Amino acid sequence: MNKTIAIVDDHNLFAQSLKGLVNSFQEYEVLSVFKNGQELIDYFLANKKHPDIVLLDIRMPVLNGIETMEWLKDKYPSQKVLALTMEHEEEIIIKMIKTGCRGYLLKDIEPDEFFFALNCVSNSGYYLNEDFSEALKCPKEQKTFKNFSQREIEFINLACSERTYKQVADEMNLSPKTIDGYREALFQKLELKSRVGLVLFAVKNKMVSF
Amino acid sequence: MNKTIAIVDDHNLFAQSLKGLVNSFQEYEVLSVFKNGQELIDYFLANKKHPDIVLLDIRMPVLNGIETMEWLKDKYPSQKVLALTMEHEEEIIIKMIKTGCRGYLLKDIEPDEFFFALNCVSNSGYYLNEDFSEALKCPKEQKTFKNFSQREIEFINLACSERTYKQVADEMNLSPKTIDGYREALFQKLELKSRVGLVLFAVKNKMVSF
DNA sequence: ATAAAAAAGGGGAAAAAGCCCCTTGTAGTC
DNA sequence: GACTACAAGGGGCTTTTTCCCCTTTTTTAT
Repeated sequence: MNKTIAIVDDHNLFAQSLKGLVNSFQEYEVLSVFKNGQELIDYFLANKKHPDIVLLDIRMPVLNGIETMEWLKDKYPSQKVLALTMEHEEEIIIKMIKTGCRGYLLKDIEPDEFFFALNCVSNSGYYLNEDFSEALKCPKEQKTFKNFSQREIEFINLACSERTYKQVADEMNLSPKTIDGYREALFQKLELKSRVGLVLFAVKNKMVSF
Repeated sequence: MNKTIAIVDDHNLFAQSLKGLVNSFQEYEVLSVFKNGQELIDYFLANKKHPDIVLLDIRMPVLNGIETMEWLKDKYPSQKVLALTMEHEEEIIIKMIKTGCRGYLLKDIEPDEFFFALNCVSNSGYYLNEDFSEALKCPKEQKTFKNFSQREIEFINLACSERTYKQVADEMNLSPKTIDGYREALFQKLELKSRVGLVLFAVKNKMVSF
């Protein structure tokens, strides 16, 4: 079965030549070519079949690459996306990678390298070339631990399970109403809207183990 | 011209079998096998011809992987190095990558994946597999060992957010009742008791990104 | 010692989640 | 044509969660 690719790029000449290039290579097939991010979104909403890989130009009118990427990440987090750029734009590229795209390509890439990148993304999930290593050199992992009390941490851990609050209360030897108090306090402190939000927070901050 | 590889590993059995594997594959050739980092350094100092790729075991006596890596980076910054580990050791792996190695491999890797990694490093310079995405906080590959339909996957992703089912239904252009159907089906299939359970399942199975 | 703040408990109501059993339409298969 | 699988939608109900505003008790800091 062929892998399919969507191209999002407002430079029609480039997009079309890329399409020709891809279609001359039997393993891949261009599913669609879009002029901007909005067109891609419309397509995703209207069609069930989505491309294996999206080639996404970063600089575009209407809906730029980052915005499009954010939408895709929200709605289809597993969608594989390769960013396309004209030149090195380090900060944007880092942002794209952090938003979840699987690599980026310069538009003057050699065909060989281009197909190699497709294979990388398709197989291992990521294609990161040397320039990106620069981005890796800046460590910015910092745990912004809000100061939770011991009791709160216990509560969070128990809330990250298939327990009702009543059961959590029992385990902590507290009244359900007290648990409700913990919940409210945490929701406010962390700007949460629901218990799912609390679980996601705990996961993101590695407060729970799996 | 063949690409050459040096293997640095104190587990002789593994190093020798790797050597056999590599030499059976015509494109690559094993230049040397070393028992520890010091031996590699001695070789580099004594010989002009250096391998294209160094496979470097992280846990070693005398001079471990990180120390060896630091030396290589200092003296031969362009040397391509792939780290080898027995298990996932996230922090060390990140450190290796930051020190400049081009990726890492688990020792129980499949031969296909192994050669793919060699090609990645040889061509684009980097091979980064799924586990490394942890460090980048990028979305993970979906492991669909349970066969979920496309629609179910969408539902799961949307359910892993602070959305009510009503909002999920809106996003998917479905009636809340249909969503209720998805929920029930999944709960039964996965033996879940609550939405939190579903979120935890998705997290454990890396179906959602953070 | 005393004031402040954190922890614990509560009433009552609305919203959301969860449950069981049911119908319709569509697509594929035999 | 009959059979199966499945996606979509629904009625009616219970339980759980969420919210807002409140009191009492215990700790902590000045």
